[in-house]
Amino acid sequence: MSNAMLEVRHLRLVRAIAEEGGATRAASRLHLTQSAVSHQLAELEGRLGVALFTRVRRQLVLTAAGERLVEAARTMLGDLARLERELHRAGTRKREVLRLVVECFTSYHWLPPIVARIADEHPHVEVRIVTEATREPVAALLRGQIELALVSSPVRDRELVSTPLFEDEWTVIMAPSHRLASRPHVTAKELGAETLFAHDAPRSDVERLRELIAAERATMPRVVLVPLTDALVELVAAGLGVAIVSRWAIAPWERRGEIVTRRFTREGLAERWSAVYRRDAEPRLPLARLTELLADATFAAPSRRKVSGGRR
DNA sequence: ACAACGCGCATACATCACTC
DNA sequence: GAGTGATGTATGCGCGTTGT
Repeated sequence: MSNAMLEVRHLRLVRAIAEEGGATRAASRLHLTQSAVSHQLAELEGRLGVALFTRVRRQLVLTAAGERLVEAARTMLGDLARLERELHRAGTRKREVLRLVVECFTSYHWLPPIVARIADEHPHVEVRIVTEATREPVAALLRGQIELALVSSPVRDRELVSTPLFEDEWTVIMAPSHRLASRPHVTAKELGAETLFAHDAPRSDVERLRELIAAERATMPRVVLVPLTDALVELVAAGLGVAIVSRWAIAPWERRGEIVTRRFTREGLAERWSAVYRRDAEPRLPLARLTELLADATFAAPSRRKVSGGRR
């Protein structure tokens, strides 16, 4: 079958006989019978045309050729074992997966470059975005469905650790030609006369807004729910209404001048984004590095700044 | 279907330790 | 020194697996 004279099994055989001091013990080490070992050895010596052992008394004693072969067998088998471990390690490490979710309905325009960087710097980690968990990132974390969540709402849970990423702003967006675009900020009263597009999400932006407007004793605008950020922004850009969203989520449209952002109320609505993971299952990926990349990616956009400090 | 292969079983043969 | 049992290697033969 094999036209090679010397095979790996022969290396193991000769080494085992030499180290065990006989064919019988070598056989038990190799999980063979003495007969099989003897056959194999005879066959090998026949193929090579040289005696590897001399049969002196009831013993198998290495010849010079045998010594040479055992020495080579040790280094080769050692190399093989090392290679196997290395390949196995590489094979299993490849399967390290970091499942990630972001608590907003953005088009994730900022994420691909970061994922590419991580893949480049940490080839053993595969970052996977789990969009299904967007609506309930904390629940998904606690259920072990994801390893990392990027959230803007505060997280208070004993089992979770939250690392601040950057400050953002909950901001009113509108078409550049919109009548409110000339104002430095938008008041609750002014908003009441508008059509407001909002995400169709359980973490209800609408509820938060309702509270804010009630506090100002203003009327609630007409709300139209939209499932996707892209659609929502396009509706706003077309001048059909306004929306209140996390500013970094709509950065590309703002940069292209398709929409403008205005502060809601004189003080504005600050929002802090954090990376959250389970206390008992910190992602194997260097989280600090991911945080750094995220902060850098968002830092480039206006009115956003890194949050200094570590975990809370 | 056939051939090659690797193995195990049974056994032959060799040597050693021990006893008488 | 002969006899005996334990221990070790060598080999003929047949079987199951595998590749063609």
